[in-house]
Amino acid sequence: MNESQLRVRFAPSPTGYLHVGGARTALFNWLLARHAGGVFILRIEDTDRSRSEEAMTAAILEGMSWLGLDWDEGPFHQADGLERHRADAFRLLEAGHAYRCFCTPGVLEERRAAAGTTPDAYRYDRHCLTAVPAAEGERRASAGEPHTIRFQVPDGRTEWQDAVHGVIGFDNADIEDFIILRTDGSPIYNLAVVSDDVDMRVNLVLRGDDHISNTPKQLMLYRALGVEPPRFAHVPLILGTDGKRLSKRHGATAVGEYRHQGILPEAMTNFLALLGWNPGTEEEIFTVPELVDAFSLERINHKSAVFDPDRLLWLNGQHISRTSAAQLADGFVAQVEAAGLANGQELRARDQELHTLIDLLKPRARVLDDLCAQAGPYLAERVTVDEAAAAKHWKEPALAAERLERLRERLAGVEPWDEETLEGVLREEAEALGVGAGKLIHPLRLALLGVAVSPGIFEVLVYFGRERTLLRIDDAVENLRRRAA
RNA sequence: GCCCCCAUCGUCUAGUGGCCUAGGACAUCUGGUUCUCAGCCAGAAAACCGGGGUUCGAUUCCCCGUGGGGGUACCA
Repeated sequence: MNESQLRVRFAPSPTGYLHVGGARTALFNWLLARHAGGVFILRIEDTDRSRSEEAMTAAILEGMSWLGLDWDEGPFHQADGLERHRADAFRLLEAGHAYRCFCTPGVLEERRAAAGTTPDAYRYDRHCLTAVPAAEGERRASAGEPHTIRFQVPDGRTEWQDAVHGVIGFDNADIEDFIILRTDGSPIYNLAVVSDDVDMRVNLVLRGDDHISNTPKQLMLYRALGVEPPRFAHVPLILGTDGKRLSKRHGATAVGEYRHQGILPEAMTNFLALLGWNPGTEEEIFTVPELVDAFSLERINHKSAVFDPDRLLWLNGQHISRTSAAQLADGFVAQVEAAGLANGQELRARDQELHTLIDLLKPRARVLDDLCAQAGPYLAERVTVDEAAAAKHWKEPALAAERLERLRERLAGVEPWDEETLEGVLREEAEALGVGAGKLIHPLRLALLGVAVSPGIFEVLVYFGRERTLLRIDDAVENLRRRAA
């Protein structure tokens, strides 16, 4: 066992989904662990049992798995450490670092109100520290009187060298004697975290900036417990486009939602990694292994970052175009099948054709759904003509039919059936007709796909192959004849 | 109120005293490629929050404002 080995953890509370902010914290921890050959621990913070739900943690694990963030130890449940948390609290009590407090919530509330300031300005007045000697506290406690245990904040100042911010310090006078054990005997977050991090030998705590003000409390706990504290690294929060803390009203905040929007996990990790961190080079597109290699604590920013969905979409498009058709095929087939556009079995059987289709659609896709959304005309047995497009490109049905028939004759015999040859033939034909190539291409596109927008027509011809091309032209000619009549 | 963190184009950011006429990317706009759309290529517009210091010289260091964010619970 190497004691200098990096041990980090991600400790979400079971909220029922993995928030993008949490996902980024998890990613940073994971990246650090993988980069350094360390250990990544997953722990669910469920000390507040009233809010805990086993089912809620499932969504978090699912989100992490989707992102590819695998953990080496855990998932542990903070609630399982209850006895240890309590034991630590009593150690502090016996050592004189904590005391029993018999002030009830009601009394506290009154004092808060009586203080005459805003409720937040109130600090616990240490009533029980002075009014209830330890011996009396023990007696009342064993008599069953309800009480909490408070940590006695020492005088002085608490500072630490934060790995991203540098030195951060608090005057202890600004921190009240906080409760570590509730009336029901359960531990408060700050105690449980310290107790667990000690137990799990975590030596670097990387978490959001919102935990900065918890750090001095935790540091004091470490010291009172006589344990060497870990290093701390606080990463800036993620904000919405309006500069406010990212929340539901900004749109999707759960990684699961992005998954369903057709975002690739690699794009998501790339995006999240670049939110608050940068490699110092001008590279923007990173695979996960590249991130593991390049990531470092030193290059994490101090400033909170705005979550920009446009940038995510762009990155996703980049990742889609870098992903092979073979890798995209499973997801694509599943979507297409779910949409009722084709039989997955048959599609897979002609995998060459399937891959060609995906490659055709890829450059036009920013999210995975774009692939399926465009696929209809290629997979359908018969062409459904978009009337708006017909109004434009089949304006004179008789003429269009005539031209398509001529073209059909040429295509029937052209050899080889490749883009270059096909383009040559079509352009010759247009010239012979004395019209621009577009006058042939647009009606042909309509014949093949029924829509006015598609990849380059010659790529489409190659995808369909001669037989299906001729069939579709025949159908179109028939359609046009009806329109002409 | 008090404490803490932060401050470069609309957004993500580079920049650690002179190389900055402040660089890249997203988004926006304009051209080009072309059979449409997307893409791609080229270009444009766009920023150092304000005031004091320190210094020969500040985007960069210090202080004060201002602004934003976080915290201030028997939540995590």
